[in-house]
Amino acid sequence: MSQTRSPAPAGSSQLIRQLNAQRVLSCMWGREPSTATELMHATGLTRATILTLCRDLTEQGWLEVSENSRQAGQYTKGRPALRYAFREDACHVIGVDAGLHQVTAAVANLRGVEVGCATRPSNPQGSDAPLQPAAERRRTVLDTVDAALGQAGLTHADVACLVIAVPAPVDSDGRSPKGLNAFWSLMNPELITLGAEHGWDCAVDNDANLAALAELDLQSSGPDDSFAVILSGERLGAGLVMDGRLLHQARGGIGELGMLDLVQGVESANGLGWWARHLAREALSRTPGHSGALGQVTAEEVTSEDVFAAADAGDQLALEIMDQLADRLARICVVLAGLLDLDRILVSGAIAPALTDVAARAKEKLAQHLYAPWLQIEASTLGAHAVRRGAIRLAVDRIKDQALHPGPAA
Amino acid sequence: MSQTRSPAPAGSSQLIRQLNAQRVLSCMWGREPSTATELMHATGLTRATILTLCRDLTEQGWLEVSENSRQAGQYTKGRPALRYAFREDACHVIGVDAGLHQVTAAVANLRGVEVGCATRPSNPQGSDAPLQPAAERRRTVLDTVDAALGQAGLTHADVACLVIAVPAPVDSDGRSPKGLNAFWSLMNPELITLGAEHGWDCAVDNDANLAALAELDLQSSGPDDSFAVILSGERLGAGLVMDGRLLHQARGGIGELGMLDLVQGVESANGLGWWARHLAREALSRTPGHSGALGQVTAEEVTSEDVFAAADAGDQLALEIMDQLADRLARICVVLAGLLDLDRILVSGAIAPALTDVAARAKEKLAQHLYAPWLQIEASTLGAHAVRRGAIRLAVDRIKDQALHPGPAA
DNA sequence: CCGATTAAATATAGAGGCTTAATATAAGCG
DNA sequence: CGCTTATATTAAGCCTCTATATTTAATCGG
Repeated sequence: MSQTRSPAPAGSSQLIRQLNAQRVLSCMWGREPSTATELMHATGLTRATILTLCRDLTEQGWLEVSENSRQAGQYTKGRPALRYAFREDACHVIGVDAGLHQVTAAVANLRGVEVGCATRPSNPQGSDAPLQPAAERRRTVLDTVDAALGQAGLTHADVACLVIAVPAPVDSDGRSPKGLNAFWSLMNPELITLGAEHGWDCAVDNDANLAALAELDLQSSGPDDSFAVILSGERLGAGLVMDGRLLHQARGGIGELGMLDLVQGVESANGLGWWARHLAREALSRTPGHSGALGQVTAEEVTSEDVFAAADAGDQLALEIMDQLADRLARICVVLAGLLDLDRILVSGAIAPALTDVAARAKEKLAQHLYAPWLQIEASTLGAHAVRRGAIRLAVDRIKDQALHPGPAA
Repeated sequence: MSQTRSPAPAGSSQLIRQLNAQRVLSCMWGREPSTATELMHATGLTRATILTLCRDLTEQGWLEVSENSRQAGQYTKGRPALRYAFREDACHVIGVDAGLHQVTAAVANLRGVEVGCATRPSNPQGSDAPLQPAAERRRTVLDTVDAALGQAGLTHADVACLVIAVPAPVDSDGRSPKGLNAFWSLMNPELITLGAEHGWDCAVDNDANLAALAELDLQSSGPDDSFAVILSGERLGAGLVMDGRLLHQARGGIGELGMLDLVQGVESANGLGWWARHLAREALSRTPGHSGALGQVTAEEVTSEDVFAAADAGDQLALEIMDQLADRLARICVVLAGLLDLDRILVSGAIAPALTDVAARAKEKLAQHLYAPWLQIEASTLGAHAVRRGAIRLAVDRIKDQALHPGPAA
């Protein structure tokens, strides 16, 4: 009788080889070159094992021997050790921030360092102008990607993975809800299929989720911390990291903040940028002859940037608006941190740099509603780059996960 | 030079043995007896391997050979297969629901089946009476545990793990915040130390979290679903399961619902039982001569049970109150499901059986605030047992995790 | 009652992986 | 040039899994 066996052709002893190879590669990924002795301490494996693993990984294209064997070393006696270096250019990835008004694409190496970047306008700024049709938006994304590749001096064949961030919920297949909300479909017109054109691995995800991944990459605190990233431009979106893991659901609706309609003092999921403009317009039409810095613009033309600039200049009206923004933010933080017991909340997005004081003020106001002295509320230092950085991070992670199952592009 | 090695004494080849043993034990845990052939298909391992693993596990006390080798089998020809059975009585666990007013302890075998149960009153019902001091509450818990053991006919030595559920946030060390809230300290007066008295493994956790674990055990849907369990007696608490994993934080504050203060139409974290009583009292004092079923009790004496019974009897006043409860519940669900994109929300706790209609009504009202037709809102079938069942489940899980690292109590 | 059939358990051989320990190599140093 | 030092390589041994052959324990039919 034949012994039926599961489809695993690996003799189940090779599994441990895979496992150890993964451990070694993890130790070296994106790090400085290492000697076998260093890896022995890091992994607990023997020298003989480490060296064979490194040889294998070198053959597969993930590592290379760096010549400066002893220059970097701290010792001077004995036979110089081989130094294996992570090949950060074994292949490249592309991260795209496909925002409402502009698309930014960056090419990065496996360390996540950008080697090329390009931006193209997408939809016009006027809020009543029609949105780009699906085909046009797809072309915009591809054009931006090609421009970034050109700047990096790389070709399609050098790329292994493409990740696209969109301002819409995205399910686990990379699709956004259809019909329900035309905006979402137009933001993500089946972008997941773009990767197939060049044979790239491809993923699409929500912009706030990816911004959260980018913050996770910074390792500002321990690996177990939990935080939310609030992406706050015109609309609000949140990405949630719990215990160092990005929360994700099959439907992709996590972090949608429509429920803020029900929260007192917030009453909408409009972003802080939207509110800044809205409150300024309202205030300016109430007091037409405002003499401060904010009085330089008309109620119809005022933008959030005007408000932030006026607040910087000490304009009283603008400062009051900032205080109202802080109040809104504080209440949002109460909901998120109260329910999820977060360690910190980061405000991200293009307007983040202008919100440092608002975040600090929100932290003060928080105590009115919630006892959470440990909670940090801060403006992200990544600002407008957060989403794109997160896309790159996810792309690199995907390559890392795929490593050692097939070989790399080399 | 000596080859320094990590503290792993296992020759790194034994690791795969451990791994396979775990897989086999997982396949058998709490299940019907299996033959080697069945395990071969389940694990993908060879017969020879399976049999040696089963022998090992039998020696360690986790499995035993069941005699009915062929009776249960579907075949009648050939040599009869050995049948290995999971030893559900290799050791026992205790789950305790240490509620505000009463403490319930249950002894269960490794399948989670209760073999003994006992209940003791804890704090008096009057809301203004002083709470039990710490030492007294600790003694109550121990007494209840001993009573349950007695009923099961087991001794302290038969127990491997004790899990206690308390109505307070609990951090990863099993402690509740001190000082901040005297109630919490009195609910959880260092109960984590009780296990040490008999050398049992011990854990303390929040009651809503454990109720969520209990629901997870039921496997009502796939292993990847996400849901919240709302424990709703006097106060509200929630346990959150995302992607089949119970969310947990170092501080233990997850699922605290104090932030509902800010939600329109909810405005407090008081439970549905509290609101039923409160609304009834208010209504009865507004219309003193109410003629329906609810009119049988005075405004001062009315309880939530009275309201539920009157609603069942068709009392108009009670039905209006139920509708208000549904409205509150719907809004809570909007916040939880809107933010976390949940698949379902379960209302649990002792009053759950009375809330079937309220849950259904809440589901209808939900659509006013949130598009989520996939969301199920239901009353838990576990009702008053949910917390205790969850404690047992966690205890069994802990034993399962510890398995194969030390040997069992056998 | 005995042989044929069947399916499972056991025994044996082989391959792959890791560790250990011995051996070889590549420097620096006096 | 030989000694010292630290590393790389190699060979031996052990463990675990698979694969195949052999043995065992039952049913069934004559």
